[in-house]
Amino acid sequence: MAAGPVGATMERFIVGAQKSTNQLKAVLAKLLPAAGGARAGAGSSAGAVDALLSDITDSLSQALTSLRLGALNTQPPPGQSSICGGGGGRSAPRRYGQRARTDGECRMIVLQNEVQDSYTWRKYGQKEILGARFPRSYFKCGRKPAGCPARKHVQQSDADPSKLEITYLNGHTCDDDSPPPSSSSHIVPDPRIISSGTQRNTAVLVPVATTVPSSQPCIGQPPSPPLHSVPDMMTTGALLPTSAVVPAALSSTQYDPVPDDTASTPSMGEEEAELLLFIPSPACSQSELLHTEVAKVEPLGPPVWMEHDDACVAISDFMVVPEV
DNA sequence: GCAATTTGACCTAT
DNA sequence: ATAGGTCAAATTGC
Repeated sequence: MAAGPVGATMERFIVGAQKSTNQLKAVLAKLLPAAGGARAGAGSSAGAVDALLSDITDSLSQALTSLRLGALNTQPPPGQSSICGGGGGRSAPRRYGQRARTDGECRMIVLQNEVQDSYTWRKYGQKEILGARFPRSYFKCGRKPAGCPARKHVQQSDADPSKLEITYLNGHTCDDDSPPPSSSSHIVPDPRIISSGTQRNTAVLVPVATTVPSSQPCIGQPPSPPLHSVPDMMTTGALLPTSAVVPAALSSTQYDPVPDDTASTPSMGEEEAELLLFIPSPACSQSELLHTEVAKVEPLGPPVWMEHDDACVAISDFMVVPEV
């Protein structure tokens, strides 16, 4: 789940800090009711508390995201060795070892997505891309029998390291007789397909908010000016229609954000459009994120539509009530 | 021994 | 010539 034992330890600390912050927030919400909402007055003490808590939770969330995304970058900075170890390589210095395995020593940060996809992926390459801060990883379908032409390229976004840009190439031929099992108990569906071609789909994975492609009309209403930004939300999450993505640390061979490649263009079917997704705000701890399917949510109001990265984003405040 | 990953080398397109 | 994409040897965990 993290880049090595040290990363796992750091992650636990961060998650613990997030939980403590949430608890503090709950306590303060009782003492200072106005602090419990993002609409608190900017100049009030409650507003200041609100802002500080948001900063803390936001920073913790980003730290956690960065820590986990660090596992994706096995390429060490010049002069440094990789946390994940050297791995393979024909003529590389003989520092092989500590490969990423399912025991969580070195894993990619990708998506919690088990809705429609049971594909497995095998990494076959990594390349430094000109002008990009992060290397691009190359994966091919790992299903057996081999021969499935499906591939994907994973690139961590320069602009926002918390995002992964995944390009899908070719459709799966391995699932003709074994459609991916659906998992109704999981909330997170496929990543958004921002652009598409005959053979290439690019999904930009947005961990905090759910985006609807700009080419798609916002459901129910046109985009409205943001009433509040995502980081300012004092709620614990958002309910969103249509597809969304949530980051989670999964084994590179277990995760899979790949949509059904049989459709090169994303379809907004009725079933898909009715999906309500839980996208935790930075105030949410990772443990909450990973178990949202068993948590109860209490909506606090109608969704708010806003634009984000040329996409229409719906934000709806609600409180998460952990299931006992 | 098999499976999975890493990464330098090689191939191809521009 | 250069950059992106893929191959495959090398290595380790299970």
